[in-house]
Amino acid sequence: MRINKELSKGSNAMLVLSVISRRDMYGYQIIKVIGMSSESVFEMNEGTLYPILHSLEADKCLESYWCEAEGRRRKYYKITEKGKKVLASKEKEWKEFSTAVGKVLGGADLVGA
Amino acid sequence: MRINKELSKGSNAMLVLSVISRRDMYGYQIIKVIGMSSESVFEMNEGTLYPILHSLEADKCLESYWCEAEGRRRKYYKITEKGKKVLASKEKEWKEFSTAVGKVLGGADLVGA
DNA sequence: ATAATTGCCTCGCTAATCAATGTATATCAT
DNA sequence: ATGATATACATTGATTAGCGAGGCAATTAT
Repeated sequence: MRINKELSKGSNAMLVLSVISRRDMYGYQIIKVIGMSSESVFEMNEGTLYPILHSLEADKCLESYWCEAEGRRRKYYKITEKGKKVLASKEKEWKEFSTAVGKVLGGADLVGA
Repeated sequence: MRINKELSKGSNAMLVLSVISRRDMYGYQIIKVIGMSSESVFEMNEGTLYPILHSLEADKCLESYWCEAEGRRRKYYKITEKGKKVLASKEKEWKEFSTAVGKVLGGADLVGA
């Protein structure tokens, strides 16, 4: 992470769901894609990603299947209908959150409060 | 919090520094001001705020002084020069972070990655 | 040969936050 | 008067996400 890890807490699962929602992906690839599309702001650790994938699968937001290609064993993840709903709700929450941060930083002057 | 608490991790200290940078404030007031200016998206717990204030003071980002008014004992916090620099850096980091989230969600299609 | 990359995984730790609790005073309703 | 609510400070124990470090195994580059 180029940025403070604490900031990204809570948003990682949303980012993972988001990239998988566009095409099935395997773990290692997810890290690369998130790294590239964020221009290296996010460099997710494997110790962060794999537990997220496992818990999203346990929650029925993702399904997995193994593929063998180029002599490599890869575990692909696919988003479920539930996963799409959860993603939409997380994206909505993210917008609400980032808008609220903007308001506080912007300093709507509520000194009379 | 109306939103997932995990999302706001890492941004609370920035929000606190930001509101204090505009005028000296005491703890209870900080919670109210952040709550109002975020339109209740943030409802910071006292158990969250006070440790933040104490650690920011220990880091010389804030200074405190007691005031007696309306029969109430209040501990006011004032931002220091160092605090202003830390705030500026946190705001920069926040912009970088939220921009990066937008890029990943937006889905710059890097499927070739 | 061996180092780097790909690809999966787990475990122990840290740090931020929360809920609950404690203390004390002031104000307002009953 | 009594109790409820709001103000105002603070601490503590539990939770949880993410991190760093490590392990295992195959392939590719040097």
